[in-house]
Amino acid sequence: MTSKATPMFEARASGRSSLSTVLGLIHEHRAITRSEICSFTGLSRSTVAKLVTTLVNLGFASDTGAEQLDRVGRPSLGVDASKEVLAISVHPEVDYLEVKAVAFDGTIVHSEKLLYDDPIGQDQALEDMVQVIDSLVTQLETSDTPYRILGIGVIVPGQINSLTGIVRQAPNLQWSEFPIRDLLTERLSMPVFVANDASLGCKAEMAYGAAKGATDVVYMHGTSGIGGGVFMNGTELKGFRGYAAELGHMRISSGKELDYSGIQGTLEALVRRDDLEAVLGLKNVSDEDLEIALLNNRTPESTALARRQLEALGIATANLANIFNPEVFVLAGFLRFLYRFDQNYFHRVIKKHAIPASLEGMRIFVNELGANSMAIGASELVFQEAIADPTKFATPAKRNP
Amino acid sequence: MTSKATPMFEARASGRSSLSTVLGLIHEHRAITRSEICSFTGLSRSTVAKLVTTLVNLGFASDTGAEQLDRVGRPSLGVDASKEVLAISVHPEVDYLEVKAVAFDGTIVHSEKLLYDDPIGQDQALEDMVQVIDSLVTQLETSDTPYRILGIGVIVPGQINSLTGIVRQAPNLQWSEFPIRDLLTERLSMPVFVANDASLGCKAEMAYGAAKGATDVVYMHGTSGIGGGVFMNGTELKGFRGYAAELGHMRISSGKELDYSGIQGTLEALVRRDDLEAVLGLKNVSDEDLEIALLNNRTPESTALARRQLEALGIATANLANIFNPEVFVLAGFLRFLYRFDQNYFHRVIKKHAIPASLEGMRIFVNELGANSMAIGASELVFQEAIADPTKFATPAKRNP
DNA sequence: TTTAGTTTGTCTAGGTAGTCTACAAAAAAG
DNA sequence: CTTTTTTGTAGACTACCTAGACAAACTAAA
Repeated sequence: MTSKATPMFEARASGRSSLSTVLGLIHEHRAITRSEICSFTGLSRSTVAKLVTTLVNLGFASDTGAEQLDRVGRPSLGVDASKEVLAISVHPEVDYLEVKAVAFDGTIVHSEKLLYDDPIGQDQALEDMVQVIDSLVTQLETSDTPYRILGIGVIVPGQINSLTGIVRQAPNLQWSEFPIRDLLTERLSMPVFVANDASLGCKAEMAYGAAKGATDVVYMHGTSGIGGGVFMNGTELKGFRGYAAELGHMRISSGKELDYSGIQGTLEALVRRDDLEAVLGLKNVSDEDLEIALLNNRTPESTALARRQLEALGIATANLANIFNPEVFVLAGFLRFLYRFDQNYFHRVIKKHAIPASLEGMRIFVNELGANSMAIGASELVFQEAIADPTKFATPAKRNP
Repeated sequence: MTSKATPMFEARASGRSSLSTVLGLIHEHRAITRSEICSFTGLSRSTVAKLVTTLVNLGFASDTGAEQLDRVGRPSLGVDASKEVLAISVHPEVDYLEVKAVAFDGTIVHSEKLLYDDPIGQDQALEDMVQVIDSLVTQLETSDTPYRILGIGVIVPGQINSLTGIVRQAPNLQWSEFPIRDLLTERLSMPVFVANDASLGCKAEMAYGAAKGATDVVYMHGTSGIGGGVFMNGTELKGFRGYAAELGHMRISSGKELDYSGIQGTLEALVRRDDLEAVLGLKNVSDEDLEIALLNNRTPESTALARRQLEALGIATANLANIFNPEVFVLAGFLRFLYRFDQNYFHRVIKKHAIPASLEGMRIFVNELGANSMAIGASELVFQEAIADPTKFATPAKRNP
């Protein structure tokens, strides 16, 4: 314990710098006035002026003229989030690869989807990702708008070690021990960030969707399995290695049903999209079609099944309410319309199994953001990094002066 | 959204000031050298010198001479945490009221226990607390050592709203909707902080016990019920209203056993201290006696029961491992010797019910801190507040000059 | 014993990031 | 056209920290 070690933590300017705070506000609001920044941050007008000009110089924001009328006093100058600063989101799934480009002001600049007939392995997936991103990058960089790509956000439907960026296990994709972050960083020579799909969905819903403004959120996402994302006090629950929030594997029953990991009586074993499809005589239909079928063609069998699933989901939700005491609970994927099938019943189950105090003030929502939710979450992954240290992501030399 | 609102967050000096950081280090290490502070914080020697002298002037630390020899170079000056700065911990339970005084360097300066024959109500408990603390305060303030009491930390075995300081429900004590923080603050005219017992036990174990150095910790404490404390990424899991970490009420079985809240198949309903006492033919014995009896007088019945309880505890632990991916899992109270009864079996159950990734690197410990653990946690509650803003807790006018 | 090397304390100058004050500018209201 | 309100801007100032020079206190080797 002698001298000259690397400091355990940054003592000075610990937490965020003011530059970060202001850039974060601009990003969150997309458009904001200088005086609003003053009141939000408590910074003085002089400081805000200085910070905004440096952010404009760094290319993250643009100064707009004085807007908003009908109020006494000199109108405040506006600041807009840049439309030219981009993050690229990549979403590999069993039967497709989706790539989008999201601007710093939240607009989706580009979107493409590569469909697969047969599942491809992780090596082929890497090749495809590299190729699609590479061509997208050149396309964007040679366009009329002087786009600036800050990095890549990868949406992975599986467990990710947040420190190493290695995909530990992605059952759908049949990936395992796949060091995707480092491989992509090397091939693309660009900052790459990787996160779990449900965690990104939660992040997006908190930033711009159903859980906007909430700090304590539990999010559950039903696709084939059930993924979870949890944010407590505004920060993501990652755990020691980053595998936290595996909510689907919670055991809630003594039953012998197995989930895909071979564990008995878990939420994932009891609440299954396949079973819902089967009881309706469907197979491999889209969420939209399944929702319509479930909600409109109610049979005794489908009702019984949906109720059984809702009971399991309700018990899990009650457990999570006791464990996390969240402000908002978000249901996404097929859980969204399972909930809508009979939300009163769902609420009754929760009430039966949770401590009253845990439920006080807790609100349950379905996800609001649609198809772009995860892409927005992935872009946040990149943008938050830039916001944390704006000077590090300064504009490179302008091309074609 | 017009101007002059109170700022959403402090933009400047966001996070901790360096003064806090250094004071935190001194408190954590009890004794530390200036050069160690430099290497831990990354601050320059000049800055550390200034900060330490202000902390000494504020009365939180004392300068000691150069110590430690047998190393090359000029020996660094030592700094000791004050032995005169105190926090008082108060622990009301069914049959006793325990009050301790903990110094800033961790030593227990005073300890007393008031025993009750019959459970007293919340109003009488308040009176007793006020009286005991008042006389302790005058006793300490008239002693030879110039003690300085920073505040009171109350250990409550029940649910607490962390914002309002109201005890929502404390089933053992039969308290409910008891605004203990404000009542005590008013009567004692001193800062009062209130927290759940298990949360404080966890805090203490993380600071100085089994979970020292870990940032992601799940703690379970078995008394009559089962309480929980969770810290993720170094900060406490509080949830929206502060009721989070009610781990005992997690439903893990379809059985019909009821816990004391009338909920079926929960951990608390399946793992009961009463049942362990009963199977050994005991009643109302101390933890020490129960531990000896359980571990040394193994009968087929007690083994079967302990195994059943260990299975339930293991399933709950597996769930919590999947949910939190903790680094350290701490078992306290009677769970400590339930675990010791057959820890191999416990590990097997966990392995069966958790995802392998969640368990990687996870360590399971029993609590290390003994009878003083919660008092230390309660003192941390007070001290952390002082550490966050040392100037606010400056020495008042010295008495008897 | 002397000398060199190492590590720390202290002092001074300087930088950075913010504040505070004064004043000008731009709007609404009279 | 003046007053009131609110904002932008510029300059002086402050708190907090760093960097570098130098002295002090130790070990180790000559």
